[in-house]
Amino acid sequence: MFKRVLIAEDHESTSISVRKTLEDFGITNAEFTYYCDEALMQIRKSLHDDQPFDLLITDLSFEEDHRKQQLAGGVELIEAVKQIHPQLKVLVFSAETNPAVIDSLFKASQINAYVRKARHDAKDLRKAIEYIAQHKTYLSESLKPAIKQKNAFEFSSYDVTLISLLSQGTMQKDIPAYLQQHNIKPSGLSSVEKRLAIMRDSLEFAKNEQLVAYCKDYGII
Amino acid sequence: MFKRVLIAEDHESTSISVRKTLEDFGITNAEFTYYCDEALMQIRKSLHDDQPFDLLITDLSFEEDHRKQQLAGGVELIEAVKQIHPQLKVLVFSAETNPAVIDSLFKASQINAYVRKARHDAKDLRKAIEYIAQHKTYLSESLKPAIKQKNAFEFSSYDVTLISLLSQGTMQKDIPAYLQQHNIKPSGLSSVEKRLAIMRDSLEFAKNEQLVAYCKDYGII
DNA sequence: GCCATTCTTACGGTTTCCCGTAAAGCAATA
DNA sequence: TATTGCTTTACGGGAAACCGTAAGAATGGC
Repeated sequence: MFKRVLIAEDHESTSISVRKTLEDFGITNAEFTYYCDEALMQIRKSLHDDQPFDLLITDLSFEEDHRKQQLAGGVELIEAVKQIHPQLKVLVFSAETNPAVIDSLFKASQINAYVRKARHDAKDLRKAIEYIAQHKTYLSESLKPAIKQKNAFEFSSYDVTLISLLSQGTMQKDIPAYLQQHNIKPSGLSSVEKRLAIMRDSLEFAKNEQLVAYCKDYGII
Repeated sequence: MFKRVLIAEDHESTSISVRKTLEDFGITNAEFTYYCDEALMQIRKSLHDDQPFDLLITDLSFEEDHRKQQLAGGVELIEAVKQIHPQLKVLVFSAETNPAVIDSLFKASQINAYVRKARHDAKDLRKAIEYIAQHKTYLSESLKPAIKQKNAFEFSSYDVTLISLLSQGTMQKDIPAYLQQHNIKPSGLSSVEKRLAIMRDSLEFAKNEQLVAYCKDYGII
């Protein structure tokens, strides 16, 4: 089992509960922090002291407060940590459900487990820790079907730009000007219209308002 | 201090942490459930057994799963509970930040405390429990400025209906038919257009897409 | 009952958006 | 260079949304 565990989680109540779960594994010395930057510092220090952590449990979204942070959230934290301590096992404990985001965590960020904050998340967390200890990866059961569901439209950064502009009140006829100003191609009005039509079609939507609602729901914009 | 406490919270990890906080007050027999319907049942039973609860700690949003529920969420639970047990103190523990929603909880639903899930929520929760025990109300510090801010526009249920329809892909020209079918007045297309124009104007928006994005952000739809 | 006020609806003109088609641009290949 | 295939743009007709105005219905006070 793990010897040194670090918890990066801004919600005190959740942090407490994670520590309690670790205690069930006999891990009573888990360290914790409410800030990403501090988490990175502690990991840096642990390497320097030659007593490296062997498990990081982190949330994805950290709320801003008076303390200015370099790292915006869990994803950035994981990226930074992987640079200095690639062997460290990472378990993400978050409410995020967007399959694209979770998929990228495993693929791009090379995390070892993802546990979704949900009804039986404490049991789930326990299971995930057991899996990681055996050098296996873990993904909450409830998400496995979602992650498979490849039919969800893959929004390119171009798509996200378009929908963001709409959600900010830019009129379609004014979008070409914006795109040219930002050197984004294609910039023709027809291309914009066509791209929006493709998005609507593939999601079987009738109106752009639906696209905006959908992207808000899934945190795409 | 409280003798019988019920926790309605669908996230196991959060529920565990709330129980731990209660233990700090010497409350070791707190009951808990992951479902709204079950919470109502337990309160009903406690009245029947003449051993009523004196504190309910509840979340607002409960995720759906295989178990079909009558009560959609915390608000509905509180409404139902107040019917059968008006003296029961209610503490809401949620991540919701929309001032309009929280305001209505205190005013319409007559709750006694609102604790926001955030960085120091465990301490916050402790403070709230102390306040309620002294028959005072409590609101997380971080929300007090927000709640004052009488946010820009008061969305009526009519407004919410319109924006929901748009976000679901209903075309404006088809909205009058829907409104008539559901006996919602006014139902004229002009009234719909006018109402949308008023919303856009008062929020200084140019497009309906912005309304949808705004309402999604603030959990209005 | 009558009038005044407000709310609701109907209607037309204008703008914006939608969508199909065709032309223009561009890159790779022979 | 010419050909081919793909992407991007231009254009135009038609649908939807927007907006002002005015007629009609409902409400409340006198």
